[in-house]
Amino acid sequence: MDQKKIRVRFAPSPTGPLHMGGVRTALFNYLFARKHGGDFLLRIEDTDQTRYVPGAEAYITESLKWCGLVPDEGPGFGGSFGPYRQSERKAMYFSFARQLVDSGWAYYSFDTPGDLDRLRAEAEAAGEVFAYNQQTRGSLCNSLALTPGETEQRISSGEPYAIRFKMPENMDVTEEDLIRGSVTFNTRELDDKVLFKSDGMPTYHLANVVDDHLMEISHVIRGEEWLPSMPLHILLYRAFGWEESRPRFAHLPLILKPQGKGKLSKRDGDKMGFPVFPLLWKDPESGENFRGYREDGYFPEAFINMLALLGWNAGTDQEIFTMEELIENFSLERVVKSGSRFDPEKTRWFNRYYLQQKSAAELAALFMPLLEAKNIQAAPDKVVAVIEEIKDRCDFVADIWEQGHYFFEAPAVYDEKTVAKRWKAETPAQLEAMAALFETIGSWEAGAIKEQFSAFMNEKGWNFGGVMNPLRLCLVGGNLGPDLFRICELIGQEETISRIRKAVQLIG
RNA sequence: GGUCCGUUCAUCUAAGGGUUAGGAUUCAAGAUUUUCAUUCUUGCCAUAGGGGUUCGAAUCCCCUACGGACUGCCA
Repeated sequence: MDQKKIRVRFAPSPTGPLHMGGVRTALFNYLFARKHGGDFLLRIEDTDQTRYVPGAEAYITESLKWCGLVPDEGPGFGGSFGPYRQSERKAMYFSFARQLVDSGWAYYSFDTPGDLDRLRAEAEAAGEVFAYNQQTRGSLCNSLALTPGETEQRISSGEPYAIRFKMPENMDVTEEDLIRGSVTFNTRELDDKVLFKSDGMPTYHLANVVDDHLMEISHVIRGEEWLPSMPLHILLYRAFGWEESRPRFAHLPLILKPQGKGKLSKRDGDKMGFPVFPLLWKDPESGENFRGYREDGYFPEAFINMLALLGWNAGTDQEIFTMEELIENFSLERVVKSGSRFDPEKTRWFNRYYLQQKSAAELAALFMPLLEAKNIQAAPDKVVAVIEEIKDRCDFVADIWEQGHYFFEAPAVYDEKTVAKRWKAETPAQLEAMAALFETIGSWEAGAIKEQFSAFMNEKGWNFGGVMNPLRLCLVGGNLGPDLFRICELIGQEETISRIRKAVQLIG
């Protein structure tokens, strides 16, 4: 058996921003392609004109680029199997649908959406569920129930119609899913899906199968929500006579909400305080903003690493993977079958890990723009030195400010609890003495400051904690931060003294 | 309702008939830090329930329960 080239596709619909479940699907496709030296394509499934959202496709593309999942082929990425937008392939789908009608695998349906809505409503009122299937098609308005003459007449008179798949009766369709193993459906339970809509566009089912065939896709790796339509797709390949070359299927488990029931949805981010989208998304309709991992300060490598481990593992204790390591280790066999609850805490932990791996200089480059946005001028050397001191208390670049703002500006407020606990009657006098001492120090460097400080303290016989804690309060505004003398050194002699005197004055 | 898929610590997961059921996150405690955080150490915590098969079951089979997806001229 000759080995077909591995070709996989990520086929989102541009109906809104890509959410993290979609990114994970793209990631697994990408890893599978890279692992096997194959191609990763992006195909835009925009066959539903009513749901088209401007900007969604650009969002998808930008998200994939941010994540490092750059397609080998796709709109704007080149490739010889294009076009890669289904709307641009529109002209070819009808003949495929027509081919199925001619071969008896499909039929014309004249029932209007309104007719069907009514039937569904009636069935529901009767406590039943309406399905357009082998039981009901004989009594509905279609080319199976009508005479050939009537059908012909309706078509030539320009009556709109859809083309439906004629689901075979009582046939077992079994497929070896690459993740789930053998899955069997009986066609008796399946309905006659629309393949071609009355608006001249194919449905997902038709377009998907036709395009996967034409684009020579070898493996369809998609979300579990598609599992129920797998038998239809398999039958379509059979109906077209493409069974020999048809792709293999792998259905990925879903990503579930951190708490509560159901799969992760767009709104969960706002409700539970974490992004569900890779990038910030401004909804063009409502103007509403949805937060993104990028804007929330996550590194793409952390985001990808987290996503990769949501439903997959290498079979070892390794949890930190570069993209190269993911490619090397990836296999569909090691994808878990059950849905995974998303864990925002673990995601934060991954980000922390990647941040800690970066040098102070790298972080400084990322942090400088934040300082500039606050109109704070700081020497790059100082920023690097500050980050060196506080990096290990940060999970995000923005935490550098949270954890170290006092290196760049005098505290505006003093933590009340700390004041209550550390500020004693003798404190003002002691601090004033300290300010005076600091004025005499010639070499303003942590070691020297500490030496002078200690000598002075010993001479006075003061309690170290009794002075150091209030001193820290003056400089940082609270009971936190790295080594006190490093803080003194970094903020400078003049500023240190000025902050002491200011605090003494304000706190009293 | 129907069809299909699933079920190991709170969470992500390992263990593919024989392990004290392992790792990570979270949480808790101790050590370090004359502060806070970090770091380190330790700890807590799981095979949904019931039947089989077997010398032996988290692992294989059946039933139940629970969870999920789908059930559109959406994808």
